[in-house]
Amino acid sequence: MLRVRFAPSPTGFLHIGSARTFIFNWLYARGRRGTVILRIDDTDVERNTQQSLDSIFEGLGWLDLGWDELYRQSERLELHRRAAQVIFDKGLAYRDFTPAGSDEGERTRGEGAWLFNPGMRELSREESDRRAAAGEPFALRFRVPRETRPEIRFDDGVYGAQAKATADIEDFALLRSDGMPTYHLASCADDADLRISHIIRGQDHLTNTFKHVLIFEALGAEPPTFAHLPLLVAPDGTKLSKRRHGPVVSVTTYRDAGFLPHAFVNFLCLLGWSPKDDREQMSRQELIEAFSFEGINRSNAVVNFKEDDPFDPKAIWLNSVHIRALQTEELADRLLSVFEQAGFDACREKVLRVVPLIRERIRLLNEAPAVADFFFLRELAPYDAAELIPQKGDAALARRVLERARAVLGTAEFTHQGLETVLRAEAADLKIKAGQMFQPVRVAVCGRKNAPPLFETLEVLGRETCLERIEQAIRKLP
RNA sequence: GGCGCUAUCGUCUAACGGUUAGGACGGAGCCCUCUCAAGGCUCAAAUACGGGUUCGAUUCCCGUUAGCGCUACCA
Repeated sequence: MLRVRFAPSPTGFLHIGSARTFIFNWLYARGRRGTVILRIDDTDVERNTQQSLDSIFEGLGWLDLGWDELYRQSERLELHRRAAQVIFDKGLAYRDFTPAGSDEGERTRGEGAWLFNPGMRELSREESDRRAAAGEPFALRFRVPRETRPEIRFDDGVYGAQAKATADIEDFALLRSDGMPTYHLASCADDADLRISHIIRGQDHLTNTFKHVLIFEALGAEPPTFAHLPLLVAPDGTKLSKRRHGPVVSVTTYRDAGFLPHAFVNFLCLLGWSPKDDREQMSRQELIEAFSFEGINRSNAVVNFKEDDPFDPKAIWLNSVHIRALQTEELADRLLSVFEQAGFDACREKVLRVVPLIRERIRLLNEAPAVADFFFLRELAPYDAAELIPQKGDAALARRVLERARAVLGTAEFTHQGLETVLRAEAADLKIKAGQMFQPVRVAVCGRKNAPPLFETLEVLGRETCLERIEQAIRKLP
């Protein structure tokens, strides 16, 4: 039974690195009929916030992946304390009465003294019990078996065989002096209890894993399979953080900028993992089928953003590819709400007709209002009359072109074919290039030079609007 | 400082001893074309450094350098 978990701690918004970890867990499980568990690691009561929790669910919901089981560590404290008790009863942990936050001067003295607090490790059970009974606060520390075992090993799904000398592993805390479990204990106790079979997480936990193996063993549980992921870093090589890098590390920033969740997931997958066959654009199903630990890299991946350009160019490109691949109906549905937010009077009917004209002209959903405004606005945004003047022409030519267009559009069949035929005929008649004929009309009707192809645009706009705007344009001319 | 991990174009990556070191994004140019896109084609661009092993190293080993991570009663 394959079971994976994603265990964010609610101390900030959902980070894109965390999102990628979740995605890889999800992909691994979905491709192998496994179970995805979401566990909120909220044992650090000082730093947890409801706002952060909301942000995590918001981000996860947007990714559109889902999970099968949900737990909160704060509701499982009894389990953690029982686990601590089990380890203590086996003599594999000891009470450390050193006051929290103290300098622990003695620990810094001598070779390897940082590994543990000598006085406390050797405290007799009787004295330890007596001081505990007297109400003296203590932290519970794991007694790393340096005398009996030279090293701890495990096989990582990504990094291969790993070993670390017990002489280099410190006596880490299991319980804080307030009785709360530490991350190491809570995490392992839960992983064991929830029967997690594969732990897929960031590489920042690679060296912690030796401690975790020790805890699993102390609990009498078989350690799961571990697979560590290379980290996502900023262009300067440092790890992504809100303080240094701002909102670019937050998942909701991408949502708000108009990324498609499937494109965003696709992009994140390509950071630190490769299908190894040059595919870039991949559907969710393709990702599920292609994902395996073998494709995961071991070096950190840079998210290539800049201050003036907050998104990785490849993410934007991938988004445009996904936009173009979307069914017209689905893209229309998504853009409908974008247009509504922009204050446009848009209906699905109209958006459905506009989508084919703008789909390959937007990279982000949010670019649509700026590209398609003239389809929805009653009144065109003000533009410079000089724009109406065609290449190698003057205002007089613009006027002639527009007057001809006005005349001809009054009766022309409003279809691509019909419009093209009459407008080209007029250009020939005026002995000017087609482009010189089309540009004044385009600007008159769209309010700018750069716009979708003319005939389709006129068709969608309709005869009435076109004539009205051409009329206005003629009046603008000197 | 100690321990661990990593190192291919600017960026994401492919090549698991033998390739003109491949693809993509971004950049430059050309083509297509009613503008803008999209699309097609072309170009520039990389094996961190030094030693080995080998007939032959991007690939294996060692060292150097650099980066990252852990070294909390944070997670």
